[in-house]
Amino acid sequence: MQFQQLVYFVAVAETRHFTRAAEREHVAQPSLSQQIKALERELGAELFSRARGNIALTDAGEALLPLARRILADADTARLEVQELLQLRRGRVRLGATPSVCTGMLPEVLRAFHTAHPGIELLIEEGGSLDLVRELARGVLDLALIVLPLPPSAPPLTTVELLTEDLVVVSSRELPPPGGGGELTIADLREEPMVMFRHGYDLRDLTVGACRAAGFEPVFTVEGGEMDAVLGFVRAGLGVAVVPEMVVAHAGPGLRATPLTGSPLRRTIALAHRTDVAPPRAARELKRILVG
Amino acid sequence: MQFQQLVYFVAVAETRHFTRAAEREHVAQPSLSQQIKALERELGAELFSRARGNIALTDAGEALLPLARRILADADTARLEVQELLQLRRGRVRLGATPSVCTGMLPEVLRAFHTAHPGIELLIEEGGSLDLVRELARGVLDLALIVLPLPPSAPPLTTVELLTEDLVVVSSRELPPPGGGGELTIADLREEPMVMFRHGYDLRDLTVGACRAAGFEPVFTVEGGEMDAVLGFVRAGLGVAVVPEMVVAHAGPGLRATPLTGSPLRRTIALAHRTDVAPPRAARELKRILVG
DNA sequence: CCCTTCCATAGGGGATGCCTATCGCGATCA
DNA sequence: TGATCGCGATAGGCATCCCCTATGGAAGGG
Repeated sequence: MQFQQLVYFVAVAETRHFTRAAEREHVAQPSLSQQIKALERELGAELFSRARGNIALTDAGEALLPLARRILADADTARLEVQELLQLRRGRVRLGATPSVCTGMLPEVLRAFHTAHPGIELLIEEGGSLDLVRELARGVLDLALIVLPLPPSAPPLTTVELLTEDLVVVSSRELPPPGGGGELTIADLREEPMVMFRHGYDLRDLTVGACRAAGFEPVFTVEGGEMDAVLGFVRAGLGVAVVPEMVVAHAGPGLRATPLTGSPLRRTIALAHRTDVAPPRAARELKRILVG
Repeated sequence: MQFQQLVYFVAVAETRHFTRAAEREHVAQPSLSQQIKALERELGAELFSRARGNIALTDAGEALLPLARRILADADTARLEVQELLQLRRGRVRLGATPSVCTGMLPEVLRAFHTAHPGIELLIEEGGSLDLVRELARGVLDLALIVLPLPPSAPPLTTVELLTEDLVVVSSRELPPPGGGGELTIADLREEPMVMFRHGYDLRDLTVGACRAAGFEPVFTVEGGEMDAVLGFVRAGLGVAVVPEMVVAHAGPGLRATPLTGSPLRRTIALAHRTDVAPPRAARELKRILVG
């Protein structure tokens, strides 16, 4: 059974005429006759009763017609759906991002993407960089905005560096600035009780690692919150925190950002996806917007 | 798009493995690879992400898979349905028959046919021979048991003579036999008031024609009924009627059948179908049982 | 570092689809 | 009744396609 044969069969069934069906399908009449005959041979039954001037479906033809129509319609649908995916009229991107990116650069980028491709569904997964890498590997995410460097346990990922953020110490404007108002180094944080993110945030590992490298263990007054909660605790004067500079700009009043001098803390945000599977078309387009 | 390509596509999607899919489809691996590639070329999109040891569907592949499955299932269904028609496991016969045949030979034949092919729907159209011929021509009936000879207006029909019935004069046992108990000829009916069928019954034309040939116009006490009604009127003594011998045997008590001597009236029952269109398989089978 | 696994590519041979030309058969009409 | 027309079937040639075997090439595993 061939698609072409079904097309010809439906054409003859609808025109009740071999010659006119051949014209409609832009094919020579003998070709069409042959294909109908081949189909009849394969099915083992005549499909048309060829009475002179009155081509009619046999019962086998009647049985085949609705199925043939549905098969051809499904084939058209398949072609159409794939085209819509290609043309980004439909589709889905599952994007992971760290909280700071979500509140920082992402809204504007997603707005631009959605305007360009309103048919594409955008699913954002907010989480710590390590979680996101794991979810990329599991195939739950198409793309993720993660923090470099990748952990050693990371699967083969293709990464593109997007930006490097300086980390600053954020504190409440209600309290005196940390370090007494002068320059601030990591070592100065030894004296400052801190508000710390939950496990999974790369900022936690980064900060704790920097403190230990400076020779002390940081002291937490509160720990375990997400980004917004941590900033709220800082604003309430529970302690200081180390966050990306970009976050403070969006965090509203009541907070003070103090840069770190000496060996500045920074982190690099990169766009990552699995190396072994090409991301879907829509994800590639989002990557193009993010990187370009 | 080819059925074969969809088969291969589904096989790869299910095995996640080109080589094993090729084995499953009993085809060389390069052939399968080529067909998948051809399908991808036609659709303009990759269907699989060919990561080493981890073949996965792309989004285009995901979109295609359910449609491909349905298309292949429909194709199987089409083949199956046609086979069931061929094997008489399903189907329909629209059979026309005159009332006398319906009450006479038909029940036994239909019982045998239904036992042999319980999946075949039997639609019986009871009517006068002329009506049946018209309905054959219109394609409303597949087969009909009609009375020969065919009228001149008949379309091209293929007929097979089944049996020749003698016509008898039926009368009420409550009354003296027509013709005074001796032999009975058509001419004797000149004195007998008759009960006559409605127009359309070939028996009407046959009887009236015979009377006229004998030189008189028959007199009707009642006219217009179907077979059962006519027999009822005769039983009630309203007159005599000319009916097939076979009918009297099934008509119950109270009736007397008197054969016609001299030039006996008879009629020939034949099975007819259109010459220009082959009857459906199930109808041909019923014909085989009727004729054989 | 070699070997295995697995998909892609190359090239040849048989099958298949489409073409033009022609036949056969009813129907129509003079 | 014979010529013509309409329409589907058949015949034969040509291009294409599909499948085959052989081989390439890249990614893991021992």
